[in-house]
Amino acid sequence: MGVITKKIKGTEDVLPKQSYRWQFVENIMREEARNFGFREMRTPVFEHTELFQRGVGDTTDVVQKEMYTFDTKGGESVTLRPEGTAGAARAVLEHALINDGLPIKAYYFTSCYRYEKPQAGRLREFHQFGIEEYGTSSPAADAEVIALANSIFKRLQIKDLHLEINSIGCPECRAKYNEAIREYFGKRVEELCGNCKSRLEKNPMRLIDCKVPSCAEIAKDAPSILDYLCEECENHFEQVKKYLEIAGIEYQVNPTIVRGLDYYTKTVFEFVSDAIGSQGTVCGGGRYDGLIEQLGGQHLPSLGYAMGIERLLMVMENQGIEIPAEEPCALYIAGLGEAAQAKAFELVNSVRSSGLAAETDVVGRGLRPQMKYADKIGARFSMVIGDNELEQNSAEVKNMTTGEKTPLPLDDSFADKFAAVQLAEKFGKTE
RNA sequence: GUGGGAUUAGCGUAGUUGGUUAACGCGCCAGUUUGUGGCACUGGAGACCACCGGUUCGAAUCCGGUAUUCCACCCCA
Repeated sequence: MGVITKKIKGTEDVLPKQSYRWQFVENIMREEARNFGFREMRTPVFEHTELFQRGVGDTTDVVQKEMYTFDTKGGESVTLRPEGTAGAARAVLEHALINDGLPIKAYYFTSCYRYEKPQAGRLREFHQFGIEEYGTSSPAADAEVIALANSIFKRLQIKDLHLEINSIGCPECRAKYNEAIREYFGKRVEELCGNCKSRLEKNPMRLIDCKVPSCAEIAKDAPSILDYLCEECENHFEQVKKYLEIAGIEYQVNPTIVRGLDYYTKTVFEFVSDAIGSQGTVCGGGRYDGLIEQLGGQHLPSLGYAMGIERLLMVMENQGIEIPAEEPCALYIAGLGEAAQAKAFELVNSVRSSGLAAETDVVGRGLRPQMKYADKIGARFSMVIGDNELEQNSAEVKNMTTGEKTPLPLDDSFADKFAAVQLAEKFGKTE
């Protein structure tokens, strides 16, 4: 197969027979978001490259080596969004949404792009559902946002997800903590893996969750961020935990959770599943009090998270969670001969206008293949029209599961009368 | 970016010391029934055996490279 019929590495097609799975989870996310007072926001797939450099952070892996960046014909550098928060924050600033009142509560569905090496649960184009809440520093907001994720997972019936939370403090606490880490590991540099040696400089907090056994051994007794939180941060974290308890949400404090994007402060959290391999984080986020300021706005404490839709679907698939199938076709009309086909076409359209799904042949097939098709698409009812029916101006609708037949007139009342027949069937009317 | 496994019709597979038209199941299209689906039977379409190159009289089969995919590291949703 040549390149033109081959999808790009790390991308996926969602085919007609599986799109209902996406729609199912998306609908639940929309409903729950609405219940929590969030409204949808849509922003462009690409933004000025500087937005991500500033927002996500120049030193992060995502910005340094994973962005799809290119120059436009006009000579400006644009980037396909690698995540959703920066664009949302930009829109909040650009449209001065702060004037609509606080907090600003928005959700989004986005496709995101990262040039990574694909593996289970990691794609180059992937989809996120995300939540953004701007203009609140209250711990209640942290808990609210987590509660929303929690109720989505509940409604999706996902099992064995655990919530891990941590606080990485404000920039002041973090600076002190990084210092402590450097000092602790600095004494044993020679024993660290190559990766950790460079982490010592670039991203000291990463040292504490290295999986190389020798490093993990050293990290075991390393100082914990939780001992370096300032009073305000510590108090905030305590309150978040309290609110989670009020909401009845179980969590584990995991001091090794470190977010890879620069904008995070204080609360960070992940919902993790062990059903889909090593990329088990199905939802990750936290607070980013400095982000809006970082982008040139005023101080506007904020928070949010993103869930990976592909990963969620994988978890559901692996856990055998059933997703309700789409409503099948209500009526298939088979036509025999040109005049009958035309009539079938007309009737099918009137049924559709009445709000029910109906189909007829558009391929030019014989009767038997048409009936097979009706069966294959799971049509609830079928009907055959030929010269006889046209003459009598009446035809029999057949219930495809019971075989029961009901005569209906082929006039203007057809759609209404058919609707009555299918309603009676749907609600189990016996007589 | 680093490592390991895989790659034969739309899907799932067979092809085990290299040898004529690459096999099977499901699916698809149609016929058996010239006006009725599911079952059954019959037939049909569909594969340059991932790609490129090498060894050989001869390669799906052996060797090398590339691509894609899966898994792990890294990182993250």
